[in-house]
Amino acid sequence: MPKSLPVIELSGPLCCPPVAVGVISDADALEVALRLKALADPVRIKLLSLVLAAGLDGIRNADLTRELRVTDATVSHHLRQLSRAGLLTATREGASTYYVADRSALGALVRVMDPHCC
Amino acid sequence: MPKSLPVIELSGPLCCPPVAVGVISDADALEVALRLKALADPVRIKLLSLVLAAGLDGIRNADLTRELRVTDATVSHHLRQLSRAGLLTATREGASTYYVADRSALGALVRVMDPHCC
DNA sequence: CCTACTTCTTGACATATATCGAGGTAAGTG
DNA sequence: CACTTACCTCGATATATGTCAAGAAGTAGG
Repeated sequence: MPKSLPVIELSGPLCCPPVAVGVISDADALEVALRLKALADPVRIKLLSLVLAAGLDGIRNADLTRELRVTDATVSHHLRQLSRAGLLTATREGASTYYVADRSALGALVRVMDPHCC
Repeated sequence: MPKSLPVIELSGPLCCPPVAVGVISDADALEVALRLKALADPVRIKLLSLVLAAGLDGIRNADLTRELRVTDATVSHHLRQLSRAGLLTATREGASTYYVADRSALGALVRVMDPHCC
């Protein structure tokens, strides 16, 4: 893979025409791909599902670690991927960090990929 | 990454409850993640977009290669990923292979990830 | 048969990444 | 202050993957 992917700010909202409407630009393809990559891991899918289920109260690293067969360091790593993609928001409260899912960010990504959008 | 992902048949239809409805099972998380992985690459997003735009007539490797800055071998590699995930169907006609997007497969994947599904 | 075209395969290579253990920092508790 | 809990960071390691060059294999047209 001699061609390395550029680092791009993803925490902002995704906004580009759906793939089914016309041929996507290279820049938009990259933005979409990076966000999908943040989601394309079984542990992260499970994490997102757990965070979604926790609702607006949020959920902590330790609680998530208890549900999975990985260490807290690994959970922290995955939570950072999801946060950097704008799919989660993290708010520190005392010793704990509470993670809440950003449904609108996930919704925007889903809409771009929807083949029946129009 | 000591824990390697198992190889799973993905060409069949994806069918599992949306992530927003409840906590997803480990097996379903794996299925979803593998399909997202097949999509999580800028070249593949662009390819899917081009194949979608080509409609039911399909489009050939050579035509796709002309639109991208990669070799035909790389395009072939990516087309196989997409096909193995059930997102494309390939039909050989003489010397050429025509690729057509499977909108229902893409739609099923999108529905599972939709945070506003219900 | 010879040539051209299309696709796919293989092997090599560099990069990316998922995971863990160890340890550090900060907050809360007795 | 000591102890615990929660989270993160760092370094190491094994695996995964995107890319290309080279070439094989199939098809078509003289």
